[in-house]
Amino acid sequence: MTRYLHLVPLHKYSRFVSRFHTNKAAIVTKAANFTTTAATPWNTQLRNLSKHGQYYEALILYLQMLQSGATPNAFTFPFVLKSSASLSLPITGKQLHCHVFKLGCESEPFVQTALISMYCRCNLTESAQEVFDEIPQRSLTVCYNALISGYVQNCNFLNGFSLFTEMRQRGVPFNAVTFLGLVPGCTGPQYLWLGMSLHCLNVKCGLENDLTIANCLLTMYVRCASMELTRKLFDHIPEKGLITWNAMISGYAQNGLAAEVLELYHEMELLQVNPDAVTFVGVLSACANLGAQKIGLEVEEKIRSSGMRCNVFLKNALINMYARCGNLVKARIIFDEMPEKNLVSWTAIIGGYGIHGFGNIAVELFDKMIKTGIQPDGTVFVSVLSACSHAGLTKKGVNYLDLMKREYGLKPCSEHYSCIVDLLGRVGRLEEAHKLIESMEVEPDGAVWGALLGACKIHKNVELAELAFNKVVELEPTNIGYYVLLSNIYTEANNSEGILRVRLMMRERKLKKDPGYSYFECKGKTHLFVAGDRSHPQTKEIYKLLNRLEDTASQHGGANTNGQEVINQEPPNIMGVHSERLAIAFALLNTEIGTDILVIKNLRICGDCHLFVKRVSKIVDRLFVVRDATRFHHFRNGTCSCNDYW
DNA sequence: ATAGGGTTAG
Repeated sequence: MTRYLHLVPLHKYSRFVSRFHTNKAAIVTKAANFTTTAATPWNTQLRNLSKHGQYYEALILYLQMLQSGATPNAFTFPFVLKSSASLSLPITGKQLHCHVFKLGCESEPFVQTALISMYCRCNLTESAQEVFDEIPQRSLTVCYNALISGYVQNCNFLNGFSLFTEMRQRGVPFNAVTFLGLVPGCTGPQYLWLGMSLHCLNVKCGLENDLTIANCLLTMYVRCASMELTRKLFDHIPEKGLITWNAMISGYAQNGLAAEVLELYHEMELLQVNPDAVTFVGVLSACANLGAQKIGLEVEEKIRSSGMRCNVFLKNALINMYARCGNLVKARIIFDEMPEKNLVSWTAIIGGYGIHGFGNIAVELFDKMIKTGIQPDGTVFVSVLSACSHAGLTKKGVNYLDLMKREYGLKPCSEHYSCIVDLLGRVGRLEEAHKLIESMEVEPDGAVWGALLGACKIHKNVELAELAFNKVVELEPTNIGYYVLLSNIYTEANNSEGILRVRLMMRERKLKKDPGYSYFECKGKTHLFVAGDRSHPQTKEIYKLLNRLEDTASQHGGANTNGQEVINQEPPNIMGVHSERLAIAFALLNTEIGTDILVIKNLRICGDCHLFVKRVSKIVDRLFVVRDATRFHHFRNGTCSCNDYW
């Protein structure tokens, strides 16, 4: 029996064991005192450990079992295989497979299935397939189920699906678990029709009342980006469980439908369905997208009062919510107090500082994160690069792109390049930015060319702007913002022919300027304005204040991003007074000094309003403008810390 | 006694 001893090096696990509760360790010790060589008492202990997720302990117990001279049997292996699978220990798993052979347990169906599952969970689907192929009577539904879900979880949906087809051809009965393994493989719009046919099959088999399957299908529709079908299914589920609600809420949140999230959350409250951590994560994500700090605060209070243990997911969601709503102090406190921060926590706080113009802090935190030994990924690089671009840290940003490629072997995608283009473009290195786009190893998307177009506006380069515009409308022909941007570039260049050409193009393509809106959250109520709005009860005062502001502001003059005088006036909105101006005036009328944040949506459409904001912030010392979630403007106390035109 | 499954963040 001593030959088994090198199966799992004991010292490797002892440090994990010491981290567990002492009473759990006591089970191990107690078991180690067995003098019997019979397998049964060991198996019982193994079952207890694996049932409670004590996988390391289970493996150690198995070692002790071998040491004591007991011989494992067919009942032993499923528990230990599950343990090595859960811990993703392929070497241990393979050694266990050898033991299975040595002890002649390889033809036990339960062991075979456990082996397939173990290999799949260690990302060794080929080995799993080998085990599967060795099974003579391949009629076992569970073996198929294990391998199908294994393929799906290893991102090989097509193999999983063809196994399902084989199963049906052979007449092997499938069941609910087959669906649960297969359906999550439909992870994109291209699989929607397959997912729908599985849904139909599921109804045909009379499994439609299985709540677990319904939840699974719901998530499938979310992943296929079909929120209408998701909602339709949701409405048809008669007795929804908490997971059903959570799947719907996080589905909306993941697809950016923040208003729907809050509506659903409210409905949950009315029906007195008790939310859990997963629910709150979705709701907080919606608050972050809307900049709705008030609701976020309520949610935090609710979490506290419910005595819920705040897990990492929830803490990260809170950090993200506060950071995006502009409350960096609160976000930082939560971040600092986290005993174990993960990559997402760092990304959230770095991104928070970045979008509010505190590029230096963001960069500092990023470097600290690297020192902590956390391996960065593409997303955290997006955060730090955009932080650099918002704060004008050109050199740092370029260095990070290099670091990302060289040190970490990460392939930059369009998002990274658009940050760098923005960065170079803003300081006037337009040609360099253009060359970078041409040299990209991935196809540039609209945002990349859009960043160049925006930079062309700042530096009044009409020629390059036309080039960028032609590229960008090819990629995003219906994005009105780009037409407006080019039109504004022509306006500044006094090129009336160009303006006409853009207008004509918009008319030909039947593009109408989206009614931009701005809103301001005040005393728990959201006040929404559209351009030329006169429906608000305070309309009179708002317009009066606006006139006064315009007068004072024009006396103060303005400066463009190079510090030169702005010669031309902002083009008036054809719809009337810009919605941003109305919201700003309303906010100034109704807020206390220094306490409120004004959230402006859709500045992208009439970006020229920022000149107004800039001028106003020179004469009003409490203006703090946060733009929508993707790109924020930051002006404070009259100093513009961000030259962002977009 | 033993195998296969649904919801969470940047």
